[in-house]
Amino acid sequence: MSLRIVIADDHRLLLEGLAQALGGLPDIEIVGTAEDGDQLVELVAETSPDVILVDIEMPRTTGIAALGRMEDGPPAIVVTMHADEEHKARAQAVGAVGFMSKAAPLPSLAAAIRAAAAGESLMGDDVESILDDHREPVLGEGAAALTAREKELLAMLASGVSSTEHLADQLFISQKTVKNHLASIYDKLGIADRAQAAVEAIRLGLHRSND
Amino acid sequence: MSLRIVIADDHRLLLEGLAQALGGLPDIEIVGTAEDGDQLVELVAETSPDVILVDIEMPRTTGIAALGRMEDGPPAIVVTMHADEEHKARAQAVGAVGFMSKAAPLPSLAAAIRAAAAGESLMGDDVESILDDHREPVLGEGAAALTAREKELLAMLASGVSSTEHLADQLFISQKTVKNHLASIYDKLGIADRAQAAVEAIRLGLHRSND
DNA sequence: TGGCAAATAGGTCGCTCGCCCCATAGCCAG
DNA sequence: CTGGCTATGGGGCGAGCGACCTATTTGCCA
Repeated sequence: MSLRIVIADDHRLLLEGLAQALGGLPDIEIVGTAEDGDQLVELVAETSPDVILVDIEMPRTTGIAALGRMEDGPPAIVVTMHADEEHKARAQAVGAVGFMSKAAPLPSLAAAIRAAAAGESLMGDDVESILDDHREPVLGEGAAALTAREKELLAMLASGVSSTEHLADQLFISQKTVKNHLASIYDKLGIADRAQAAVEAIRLGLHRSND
Repeated sequence: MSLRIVIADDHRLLLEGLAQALGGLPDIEIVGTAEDGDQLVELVAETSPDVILVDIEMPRTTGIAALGRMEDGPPAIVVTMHADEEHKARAQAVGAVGFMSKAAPLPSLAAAIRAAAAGESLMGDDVESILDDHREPVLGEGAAALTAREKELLAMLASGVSSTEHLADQLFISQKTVKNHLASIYDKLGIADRAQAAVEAIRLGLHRSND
């Protein structure tokens, strides 16, 4: 279902922060993290992720060296502080499909992951347009089938509005329509009640300012 | 209720990753982020946070310079790649109460935030013991009053087990006892049903392997 | 233009849920 | 050793909820 990712970086605050932030996205799952190149090679062999994120500077084996050892491994995105042409060329030489500065915004990294998983290369000139094509999270399975109104309802559930009456009032529709939408949501997500719907809503990222 | 934090770092991946990860903790709330020292000074003036996290290297105004401009601002923790004595001394000189490497693990940063909010200094030698005193998240208000069994029930709700029958089966108690515990939870958290309880459970961090 | 999906709304039925009453056993502090 | 708190259980009541069926209007797409 969701994209299986491993991240390697020796700065644990970045490593754990990214893991948390990316793992929170509905279509991304962190299957492991590494703090040096050796751990990364081992982890990739164990977990066969869909995409790997790797820092260049790491103790013992660098990210570049680790990628060099995994010639036909999963697509790799190099994430580094040193976003210059020289480092980019070195990343490209060892087969990285993406190259991203640590100064980039998080949604761009998420888009890069989706693009890499889809087999696109981010080494060309039109990186921005490729990223733009992958900005939206790919909601899997039944979630994709949710209508806008249903997502709106889920978002309200996720924010703690649970009674039919309050939902109806805040959406300016009758209580019956609320129940109809809920029934449709239960069906599409394969769940049975509002409590499970709230859990799913949060898991799918149907929070504030949804679409 | 929860600790109000601002973070300043020009590496947006770290900035947004940390914001996400720390904001996900039940007792920490991110009220703003800045990408340089000037933004930080402005943001602190606007939001009066409880603790600020600041990087040293930032464009225009560095973290050190920004701290120098906020002599009696909130307690600040300097978070940097350069975890050496020289930088630590400079941080201390401008009034930082904490100094942490970007290679530190996330729970230590969270502990440092709690310690800083409690007025402790992390510049001495016994940093580890002070951090250990603040490892546990401070669950506010009614959440603290929850019993172990009630938290267990909430954790199950958060994982999508919502019916009285399933809850009773998995906890090896009667359905009546499940209802009694739920009623107690509703009372303590000021909520009314399982959907709201699930939302609260997730917000309070009552996920896997709870206590 | 004809059909399909979505959003709106109504009704009925039966089960569950939340709320009130209660009781017993264990445990710890005063 | 008595009072308070927790965990466990029971009964009953009424309201809310989820399941199933039907219907109208709108808008889009073939």
